[in-house]
Amino acid sequence: MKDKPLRSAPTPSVRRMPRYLRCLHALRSDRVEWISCTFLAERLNVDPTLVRKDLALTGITGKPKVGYYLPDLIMAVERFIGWDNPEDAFLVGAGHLGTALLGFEGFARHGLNIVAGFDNDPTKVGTTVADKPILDAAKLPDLAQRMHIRIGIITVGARNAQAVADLMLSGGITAIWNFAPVPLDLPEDVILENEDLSGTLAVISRRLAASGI
Amino acid sequence: MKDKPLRSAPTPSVRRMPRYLRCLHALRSDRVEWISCTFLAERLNVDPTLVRKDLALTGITGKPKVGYYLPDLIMAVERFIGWDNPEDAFLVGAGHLGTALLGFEGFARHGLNIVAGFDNDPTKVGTTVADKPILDAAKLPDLAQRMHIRIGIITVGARNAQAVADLMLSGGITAIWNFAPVPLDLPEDVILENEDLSGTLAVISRRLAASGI
DNA sequence: TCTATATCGAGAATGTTTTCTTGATAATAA
DNA sequence: TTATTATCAAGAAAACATTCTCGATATAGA
Repeated sequence: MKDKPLRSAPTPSVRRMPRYLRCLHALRSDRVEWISCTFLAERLNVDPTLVRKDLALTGITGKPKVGYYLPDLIMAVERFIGWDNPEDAFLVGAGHLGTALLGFEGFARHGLNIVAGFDNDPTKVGTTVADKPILDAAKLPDLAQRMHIRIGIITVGARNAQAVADLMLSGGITAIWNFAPVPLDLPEDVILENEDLSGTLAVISRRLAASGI
Repeated sequence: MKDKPLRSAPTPSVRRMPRYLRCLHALRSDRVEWISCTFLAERLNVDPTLVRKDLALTGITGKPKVGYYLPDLIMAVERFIGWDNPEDAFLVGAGHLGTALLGFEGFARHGLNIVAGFDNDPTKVGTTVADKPILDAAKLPDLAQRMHIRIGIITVGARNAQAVADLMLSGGITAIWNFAPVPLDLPEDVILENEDLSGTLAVISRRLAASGI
């Protein structure tokens, strides 16, 4: 907690953090000062000890009978995730999905600042989406390098995803959030997260098939 | 495997199935007949024994030195997921995200057939998106009941998500795929999967924060 | 001040998922 | 025919994640 502030943590726990955070922000708006695991767990409909274990990962420590001091807790969670100082990102693929992400204001509260979109389509280049410029994809590597962009978001079709990923790599991008339904072939040291919709769909379908008929 | 063709399986395994399937379909286009776990694992960059265990869940059995017979394997996986016969679905929220999903042709190959979109906005109602009609949200319960729709997809903002979910429930929908960033309060027996973008984002941010600097 | 109680923290126990290991089998080639 | 090898199958082991249990502590109320 002191000398290893960012050591490995269970991925499921990390994934749960934003849910806690959302709830905590809502509570802050209500001027709540102290918050217990029990209460949080009840509100999110999960197990209290799970919440406690997760929060413990952030290094914060609470008081018996009272709980955690909300401002500290929020800061601890945000720091744990890495949302304490926002990070700029580029997005490639100004289709509907890309537009949806460019316009999603929630990202600002999630440490992510999409500064520009890119596309090949000449009719899109030069326009703006949600006040963000759509630029020619060919300019990405140079710009990414000069602006020290580390995060790239891929919202193009399956066919072009790998090419876009390569473009991003050549611009020095080190983390890729891939919405295209293809496995990308990247160097080991690149951080890659696939947003795999069909995976979720499979879970639903199977549950339906199993329970239903 | 015989008398329990649809018994519980590890969720992570289920999530991986579509990736296998995508690869298998690509191989079928290449007229491949037999496929080994080793090959599949290499192509997807995962552990061979993991692939074997996952495929074993579908109930199929392969031949040493040869592998699995591709057509049988594809059928087995599709059956396992529940994609062997397609399921109709309703989508509510014809914004950018909703439009993207309505237009995503991949769903057809994933056992999902979105038959209509719904929205409150009068300027949207009556139009079509990707050949699918956008209808008044108020008509959803009645239509869902008459068409025996079981899957509902929520792509509205956080503010309206719970109301939409309630609307779906009143129409007899039993499985909800929620893209809104709020926890929904639903009866136990409703199948709910949240597509939690901020969860993935948190994983990326943390890895960046941990590895970088 | 003293007691009762809600809550935290830490470690044990359970359950789940992944990886490892070994043995069996079928195709290929000598 | 026989040896070799690539591959599957199944069970054991390990890693990982979640849930349970219990003792400690701070607050509120008697």
